[in-house]
Amino acid sequence: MTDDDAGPNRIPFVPVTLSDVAREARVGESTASRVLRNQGSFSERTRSRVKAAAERLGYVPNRIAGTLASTGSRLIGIVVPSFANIVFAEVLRGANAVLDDTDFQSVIGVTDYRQEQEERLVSSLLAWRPAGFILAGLEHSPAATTMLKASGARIAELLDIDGAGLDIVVGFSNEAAGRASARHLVARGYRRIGYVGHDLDRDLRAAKRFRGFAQALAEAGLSLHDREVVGQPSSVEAGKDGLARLLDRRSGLDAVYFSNDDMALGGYFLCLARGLAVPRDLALFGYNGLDIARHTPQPLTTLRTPRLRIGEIGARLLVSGAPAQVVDVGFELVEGATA
Amino acid sequence: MTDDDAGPNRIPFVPVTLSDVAREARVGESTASRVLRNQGSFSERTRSRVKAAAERLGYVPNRIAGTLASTGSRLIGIVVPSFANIVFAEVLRGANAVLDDTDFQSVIGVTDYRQEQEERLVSSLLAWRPAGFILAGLEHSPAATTMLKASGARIAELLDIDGAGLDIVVGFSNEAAGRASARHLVARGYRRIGYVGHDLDRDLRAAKRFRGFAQALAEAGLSLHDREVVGQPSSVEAGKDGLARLLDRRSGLDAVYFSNDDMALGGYFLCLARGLAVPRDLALFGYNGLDIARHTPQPLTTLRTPRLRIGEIGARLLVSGAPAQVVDVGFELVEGATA
DNA sequence: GCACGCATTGGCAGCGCTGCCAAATAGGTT
DNA sequence: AACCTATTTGGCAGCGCTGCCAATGCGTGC
Repeated sequence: MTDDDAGPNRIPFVPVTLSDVAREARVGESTASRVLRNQGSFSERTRSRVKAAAERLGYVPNRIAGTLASTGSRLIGIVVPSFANIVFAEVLRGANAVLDDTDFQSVIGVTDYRQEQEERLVSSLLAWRPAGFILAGLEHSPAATTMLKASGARIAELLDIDGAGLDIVVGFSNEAAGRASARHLVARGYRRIGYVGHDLDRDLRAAKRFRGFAQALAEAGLSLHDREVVGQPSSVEAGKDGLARLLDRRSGLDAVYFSNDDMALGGYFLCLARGLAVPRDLALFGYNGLDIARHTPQPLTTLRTPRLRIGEIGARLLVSGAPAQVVDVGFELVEGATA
Repeated sequence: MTDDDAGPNRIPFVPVTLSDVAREARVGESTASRVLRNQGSFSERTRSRVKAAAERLGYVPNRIAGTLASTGSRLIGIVVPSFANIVFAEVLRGANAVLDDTDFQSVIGVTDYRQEQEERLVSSLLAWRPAGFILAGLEHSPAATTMLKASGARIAELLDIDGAGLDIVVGFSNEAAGRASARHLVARGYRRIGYVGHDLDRDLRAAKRFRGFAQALAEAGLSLHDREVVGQPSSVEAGKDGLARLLDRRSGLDAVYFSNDDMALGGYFLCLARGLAVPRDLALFGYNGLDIARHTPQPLTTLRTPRLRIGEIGARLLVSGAPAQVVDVGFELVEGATA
């Protein structure tokens, strides 16, 4: 009388196999297979019989078996640092849009910005024998690099081109992005420039931007007035607190460069709360064109990167068997009202 | 002399199989298999030899073959409307955190809030014979429902409990969330209340919140003063524009309920830009505890839901083989400074 | 010394599908 | 009618692994 012990009531699952379909359609297995994959030749009469039989039985092809039997898989392993960061969300969206139009499927893993986690993910995704990998950035652990190279899978590394790639690389120069930001501030006449950043050990691309930024300042004969780096992931709160500490410590700042728009937004809110006029009292410069930052009372001055396109291009090159290459998609400086 | 015609130079990929490992370790295949899965019994001597052989050869078990040979797969199909929405990103993060500690792997699909896309995804994920599915909400197309039921997979539907679930349901009542929001505004003395919402045909949970909101107003003897529903996905811009239209059309509003925090933030920025004092001139109420909205000069009054926990609980129940059940995780009204 | 139980091991038949090849059929041609 | 080619079809061996079962070895108790 007890039937509530393990899961809901459900009809015992009886899988329908290709041979069931073949029998139902009164054809051989391989014929049924050819029809269902629409490959090779078969008569119209056969086609309709097999299709009808498959329909009638509710046949769902088993990709596991299919992949095992054929040589290459139709899986793409995707490894990103985070879902929450809009950058990766959009890259994923772009990649997915492309993969949706093919018969590739993506298997996704999230590293939380930890390289050892990336390594774990690569090795466990490898167990599915993916045809390709999509990764963020160019920096991977030696073990991960070795595994990737040995896997025979194609690899697309996205969002950064400052360094050596393994195969396909799609992105832009983070160092150049940092330099462009510094040059903008300098051209606008700012001289006492600070930096508020996050966790540069983890976010290596942010570190590259900072390097480029500092370098361009030096080229202009300036140096960073002060910096405040919080040891946590980027967030609005971290930006707010970081700027607060910077302002409390150092006077005379006329502009601040933030490691990204989340941080910059926090800074902007702090200015609003403290009654500082932006950009007269303090100019703010962000990075990455966060949607929200375009609609604040004063749109944020920032640098926008074509994240969606990066995902699209990466995925397309990967599945189309294009040769190894580096694609620089560039970036765009957005002149808002804050710098 | 041409070797740059198809992808990077790479050693021809020679996969290492279990039988290679077995031969190298001078044991039988099944013994090697038992050691590598740490299952069944074997001597310490055998263990170390097999491990060493696997290590030496760089063996990566083939999950495709393993899954085919054993009965059940270790895959979980996850289908969410969007990556960009922080809600789903956090649910995913929670689910992934749990799955990472098991040997389940997730295969993710994104519907873009389109039910027909959900159906396509369910059917193509089914080809991987997943052990479980994680879905957003309770509303699915009839075909998708049929497929899911017939698949034999466990199913977790997240983020909503207003309706009938298929198996495991983890979330909260969106209608109750709407009611709680209305009661708060009424208790605070607001009487001329408006609504600014997005694409309710697509976002069915937002529609449920609106229903609950309107219902609670009615119970208090009030009715909605006016509403503005934009026919697009939620965004800061949509909230800003929506509120602008509402204000330009209707005077005397004292509070506005937004379909979520993105929208509300847009509304807040509009008030800042127009010099409206919040909440004196206009009170604002959001939904979903967007991180950013806690750090605006005035924190947004909103309703927070435990998204991470929802993902965690859903995944945990799914993989632990728990019986079908509904888990109400509730929500929390966050009294900010805007209502 | 022999039977018994337990731990350990290897052989082998599939899992459901695809790829290869040979067989069967169809459609002309002389 | 015999012959040839092109199309269509079915049989069957794997893909790499797991699950089952039988075989082996070893320590115990009588």
